[in-house]
Amino acid sequence: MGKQYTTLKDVARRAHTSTATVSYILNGVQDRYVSDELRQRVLTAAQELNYVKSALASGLKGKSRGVIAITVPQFTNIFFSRLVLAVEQVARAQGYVVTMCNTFDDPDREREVLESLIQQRVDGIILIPSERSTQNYELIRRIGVPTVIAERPMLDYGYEIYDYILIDNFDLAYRSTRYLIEKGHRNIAFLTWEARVVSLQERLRGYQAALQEADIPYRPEYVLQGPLQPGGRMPDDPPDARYASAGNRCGIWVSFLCPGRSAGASGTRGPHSRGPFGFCHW
Amino acid sequence: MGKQYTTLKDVARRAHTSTATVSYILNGVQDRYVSDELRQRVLTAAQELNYVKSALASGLKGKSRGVIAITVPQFTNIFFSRLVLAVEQVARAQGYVVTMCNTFDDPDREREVLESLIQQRVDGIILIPSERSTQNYELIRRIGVPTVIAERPMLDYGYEIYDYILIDNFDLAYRSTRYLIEKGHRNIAFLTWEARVVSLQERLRGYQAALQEADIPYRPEYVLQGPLQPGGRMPDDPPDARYASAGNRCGIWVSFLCPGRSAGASGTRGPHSRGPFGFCHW
DNA sequence: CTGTTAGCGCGTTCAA
DNA sequence: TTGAACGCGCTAACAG
Repeated sequence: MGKQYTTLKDVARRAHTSTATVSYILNGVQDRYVSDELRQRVLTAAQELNYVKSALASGLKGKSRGVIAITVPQFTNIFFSRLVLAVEQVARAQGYVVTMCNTFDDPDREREVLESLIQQRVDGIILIPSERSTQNYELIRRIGVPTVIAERPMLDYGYEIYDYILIDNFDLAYRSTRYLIEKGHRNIAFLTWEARVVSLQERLRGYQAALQEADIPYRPEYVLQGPLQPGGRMPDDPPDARYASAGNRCGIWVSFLCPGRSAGASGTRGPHSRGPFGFCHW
Repeated sequence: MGKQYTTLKDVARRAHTSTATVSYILNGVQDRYVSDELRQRVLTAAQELNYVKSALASGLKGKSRGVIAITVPQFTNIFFSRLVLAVEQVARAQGYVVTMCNTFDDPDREREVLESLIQQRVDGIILIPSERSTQNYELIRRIGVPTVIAERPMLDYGYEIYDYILIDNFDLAYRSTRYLIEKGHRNIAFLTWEARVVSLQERLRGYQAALQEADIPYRPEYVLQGPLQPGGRMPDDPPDARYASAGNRCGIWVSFLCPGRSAGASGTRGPHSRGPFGFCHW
């Protein structure tokens, strides 16, 4: 329909009082005494007119907008969905709304997104950088929007400049691999995804480090690049070996082979993990 | 950080002109002549000050906010992720930002979400109703925010009141089942999910209708409720039959059994389908 | 102590 | 080209 929104003034008029009083009442301002009768009149009027205060007008006066944005490189990747979900829950508990935007891992797209978010004057941005993005972050820095970089490092900046939340991918892969080695495995596969993703490279390094430390030779054939399908094979597999499907969302699955038996698999441990080695972090 | 945002006034001051002129220039208003020299001065000033116009202030004056909201009942369900992704792409192409909010299929949560969206004065809402939500939509109707109900019907309202985008679940399941029957199958499984979801009930009805029409008795044991795991079994399965994993996101997979062989599976056809029967609409 | 007036913030737009 | 009013909620300051 698009009727006009009811304004404070409308409510004041109907309650035969001033906008100031209405504002005080509706915002429950303390140390401001209003007669019960008037308060009631105002509340009723607001109700009847379906008054909903505009966050726009509030925001103008330097008040927080109550909006946090998060930019995501891959919308339909469940890893990011979960991350966003977690963000949204915390934000909502604090009274914030979350806007999320997909950047498609495309720096140009990302810049567009950031610009529109700044136009919207969001209170803060949680930014999961697209791969190989570079100067986009100059923008947010010049403007000064509070921003946290999450999940992926930014290649061209030192860690001093921005606030980060990252996982130590190297260490996790290292420890995961070590765990398997300590269990007595020596044929350890590394299931991965696109090589250009920095966090995956880190994990590969961790994997290699653990192997080297145990004097297990690094065998490139054991590094399998996704998207992995069910039925994919490891080099020495017995014909009936079978892997869990990682779909197109495999990151690190440090798999171990027991020759002659089916393969098991285990992921890395991380903040989104469900118990040790039970989670695939892709 | 949080330096103040640069305002129109700042730009005007630096360019030694008025805010009006700056506004006109920056918005590229036609039929308004400005000397090239002044225009250049303004553009430069805006650049130097990192001016980004506030959508808030623009919005106050009745201008569109450039924000569309979509409420989603399940954030991490890839079906909805894809839907949101599609919405986001179209919206962005039109210059809109998309805000998405998770309602957790919880009517109370949904109401909170809707209220905050209205506060934010979003231009429009795409609403995927939570299951069993009822009076929440009175709100948006009273207020008059342009709204489209998507993907799920609202139980307590006739279709006349709101604008809908729905899939004909009955027909799709009916046709899918028929297709399998015409291929000569008679043992047709129906893999489904929570029974209270209306669209799944509709699909079950379509499935039953097709069976009945072909004089195939309806066998409740063939209706499998998810979450389905790989290795789940159909009643008459040979021991080596194997199903595709539907994870926790199975809706309708009309599976067919070829006794003595592994089972195949096919989904329903819908707007998000990738070709006939190639898509699982859960 | 209770309620009102008035002006701010910022981009838009009419009138001059 | 520009001054100034406007839209809407907030709030300091003032009046009753």
